[in-house]
Amino acid sequence: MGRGKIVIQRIDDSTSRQVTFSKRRKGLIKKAKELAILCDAEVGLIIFSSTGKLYDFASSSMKSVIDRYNKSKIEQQQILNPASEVKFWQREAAVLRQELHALQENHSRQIMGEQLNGLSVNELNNLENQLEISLRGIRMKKEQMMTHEIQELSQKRNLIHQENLELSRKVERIHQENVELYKKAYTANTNGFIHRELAVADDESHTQIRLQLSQPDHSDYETPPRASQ
Amino acid sequence: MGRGKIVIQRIDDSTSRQVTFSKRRKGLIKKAKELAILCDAEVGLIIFSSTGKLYDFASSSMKSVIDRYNKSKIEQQQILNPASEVKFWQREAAVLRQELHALQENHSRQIMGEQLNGLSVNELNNLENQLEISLRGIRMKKEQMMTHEIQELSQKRNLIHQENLELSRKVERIHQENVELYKKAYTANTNGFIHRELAVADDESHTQIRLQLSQPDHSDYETPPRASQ
DNA sequence: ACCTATTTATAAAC
DNA sequence: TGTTTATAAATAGGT
Repeated sequence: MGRGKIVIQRIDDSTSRQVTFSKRRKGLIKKAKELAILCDAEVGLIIFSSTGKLYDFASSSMKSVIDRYNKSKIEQQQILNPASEVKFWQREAAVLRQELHALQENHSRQIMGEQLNGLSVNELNNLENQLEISLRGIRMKKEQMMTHEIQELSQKRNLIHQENLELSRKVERIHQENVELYKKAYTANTNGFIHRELAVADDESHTQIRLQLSQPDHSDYETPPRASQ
Repeated sequence: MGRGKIVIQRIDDSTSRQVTFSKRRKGLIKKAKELAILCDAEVGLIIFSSTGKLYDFASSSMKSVIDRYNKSKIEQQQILNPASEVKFWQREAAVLRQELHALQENHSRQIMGEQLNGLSVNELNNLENQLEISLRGIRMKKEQMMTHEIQELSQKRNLIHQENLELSRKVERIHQENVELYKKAYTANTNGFIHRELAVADDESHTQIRLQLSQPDHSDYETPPRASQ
């Protein structure tokens, strides 16, 4: 859709590549917006230029989109893993909420009951203090528990991440061995069949290395989700 | 770009909304692909239909895109936000504690003042209710935040764990290739020097596999930490 | 899902 | 980067 037809392949000329990038990026984001509005869809779009600059669009917020994306992906594999951690915590939260509710109800009933009996100002004041202390106690306890929990989860996550890094290194090391073996086998043997097998192995290994490098992700440790979201 | 012009606003008719969604989604993804190829950009696109179904495209992998996005965003705000997640929550807790304290102080002062003026039971009761509502509001807000945090961390942990498993499989696969290579090289060449080298390589690989198998440690995945700890 | 009139995006040129 | 314009591409409405 322009003066001439073009083939879809990397534009070699750096200048016109940048020009095209500007135009098409703008068009793409416009269309993403339109899709979101017209069809009531949640859309997130992330673009990195070849120079590494970030451009993005999200119909709601990128965080929301990414979270929903992850949830979707996890749900897709959750069937294999029904007693998952997420569910555990969901249940845990529900239990805590309920406990809390029960306690609140209890206090409320006490207060209402006492009122009916016509208490003195001092007695009411005492009750109020009691109530406040109770609430404070519960709150503190739960806060401790949850803070502790959050710290533990962070630690665990770091641990697993550590493992991830080590595994990555191993992949690389073994891959290195693979290459070495290839060199040796190739030097010693030229009948061809090993040749082919190795080409495949090497290719695959590269894919893996790329994956691995993108994985060690500190991000959610270093950018805490905002309460405002 | 069609038989008639349309305005960009939610399509009311559900059927034509779905039709348009299909068409435009396809177009959008195509254009995202083209942008990535033509301009050598890294592009990630996530679309949720109004019925909640997920469609996505990523020029590399969605994970890579999201990670890079997060990294970019972190870099953009890291100057403002040098603190870690734990520190964030510590600050948050401190702020809330202070808020709470202020409210309590306020209420207390009010109560003391009013008492001196000789308030009615009803007036005191109102005060008490106000206090309780304040406390509840603060508590709820914080609970939401923390629960959300825990769930998010869990999810992230799950994702990383998933990656870990995949990496493990890859280590095994590459090692398998290694073994195959060894067999082939050994069969094809018996002059001895490769022989020795390979023996070493193979031995090392075994060590790694043993290590690797012990690492994807499910224990903290399958026994989530207890709140009671 | 297919068709086509029409709108929209954009390639090329400045 | 912005504007223009000829042309390719996308798609709205219909079947």
